Amino acid sequence: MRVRVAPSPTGLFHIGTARTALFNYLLAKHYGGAFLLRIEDTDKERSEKKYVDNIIDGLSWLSIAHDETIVYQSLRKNFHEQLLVRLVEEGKAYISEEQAKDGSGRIVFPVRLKVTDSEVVWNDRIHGDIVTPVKELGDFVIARSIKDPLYHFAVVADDADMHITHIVRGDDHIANTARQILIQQALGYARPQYAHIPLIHNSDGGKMSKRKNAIAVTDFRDVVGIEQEALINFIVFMGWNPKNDSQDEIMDMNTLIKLFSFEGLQKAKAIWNEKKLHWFNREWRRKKSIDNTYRESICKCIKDTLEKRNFLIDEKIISGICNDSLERHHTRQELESAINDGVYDYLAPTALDQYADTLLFNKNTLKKETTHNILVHIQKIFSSSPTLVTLQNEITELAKIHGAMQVYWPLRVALTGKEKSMDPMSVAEILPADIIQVRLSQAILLCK
RNA sequence: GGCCCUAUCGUCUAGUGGUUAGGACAGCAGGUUCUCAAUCUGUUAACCCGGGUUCAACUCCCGGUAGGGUCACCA
Repeated sequence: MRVRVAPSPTGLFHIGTARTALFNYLLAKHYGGAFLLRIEDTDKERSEKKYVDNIIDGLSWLSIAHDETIVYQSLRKNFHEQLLVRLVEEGKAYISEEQAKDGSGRIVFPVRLKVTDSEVVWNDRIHGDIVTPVKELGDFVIARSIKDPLYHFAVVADDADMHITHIVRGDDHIANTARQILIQQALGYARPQYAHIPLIHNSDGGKMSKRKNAIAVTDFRDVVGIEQEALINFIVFMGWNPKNDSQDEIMDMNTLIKLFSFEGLQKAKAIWNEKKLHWFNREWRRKKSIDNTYRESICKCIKDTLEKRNFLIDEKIISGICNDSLERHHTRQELESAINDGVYDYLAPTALDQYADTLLFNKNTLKKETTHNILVHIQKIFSSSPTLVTLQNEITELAKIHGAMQVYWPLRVALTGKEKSMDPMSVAEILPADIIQVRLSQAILLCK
């Protein structure tokens, strides 16, 4: 089996193209074939080098590795011209002389294919037999000139030349297939097996568009902060399923390669579901949290984001935020927003300039006087520079006597000044001892 | 408009003539917890419509309907 993906570099690497690439890659690896990459850059006007780079970047980030060398379609003009000439010589195509359609009135010489069939029938791996009437097509244009082939011609020529056996692409190409088969027959090439997979749509039911969605693969990485494993995992389940219940939905590439097959491919379109993507991402963030390299990258991100807010940087704080984020946030973007919104500001090793005084007692079970005594007690515990274990034991002891709510709530509010935060023991672990003392004193003052 | 493709909970899907129509995400309720988050448990929710075929249709056939795709000297 030899498959390929053939993006054209006219924009950033699209998530839909990535999905098609993934399916092809998985098929090739599952059935033991080759997965090739061909850049369709015949449109000189719209193709740009930076987009080629972006495609390669995205593919490698997703670890969808192509076999053999990349084929650039624009470099194959001579090959295409030879074929075109041959077709004309054989009388299967002809050079027609006509007025340009741009209204300029100039005379052009496009190459047209002679169409004699009335319909084309082929068997699609996913849709079964498809019959396309081909009469109205007429003798359609296959090249702007004998030197300048059009998409349909180049695709057929290159797929055959690259010995592609299975063409797996979006079902927006179903209508194109008939004319490509016609060209194929004229050229005398064998017909590959076709499989047209459904496209991804957004919640409006329309195509994924820049307007409503992030659609560039590299944006998921650079802007949203999605892990490549999560994107793969999410994308693969849109239009495919393992036909295997009681399976964990979290799957890595090797598992996917093992399970992937034509049989699980879907016929109907799939609609993009951001929440599920984010769920996959949180699962993968957790899964990767045991990996040191991954933790370091998160810590780096936390550090950079904190620096922008003139936050005093401390390794303990960074690692504390990292732990909290890995549990809490779905994406790196969520983490960054939290930091920027000041969610973690109470971890700065400075005194809290503002205290929500009512917060200390906002649970109606809390008594002002008891709270005062408890905080004084806690302060005493802290002043003996206890180890974390001792601290935990002493606080637990205190909680047994007075009730957890009467101890943990005031302690947490005293340390953070916030209604919502991470738990007080984690905060106590992160903050410097002298700051803890200052904050406890502040809180005790409010209990008077 | 012509041609083509598609149709199970809000979303991704399982299901191949007889099922209490199953799972996941989201939602809701409750447990746990010092708060939030997390976690656990429970739960709401679907076969597009109409005809056939059949003892029996979500499943097969036909016809609608709806959505999507495509009708370039773009790819």
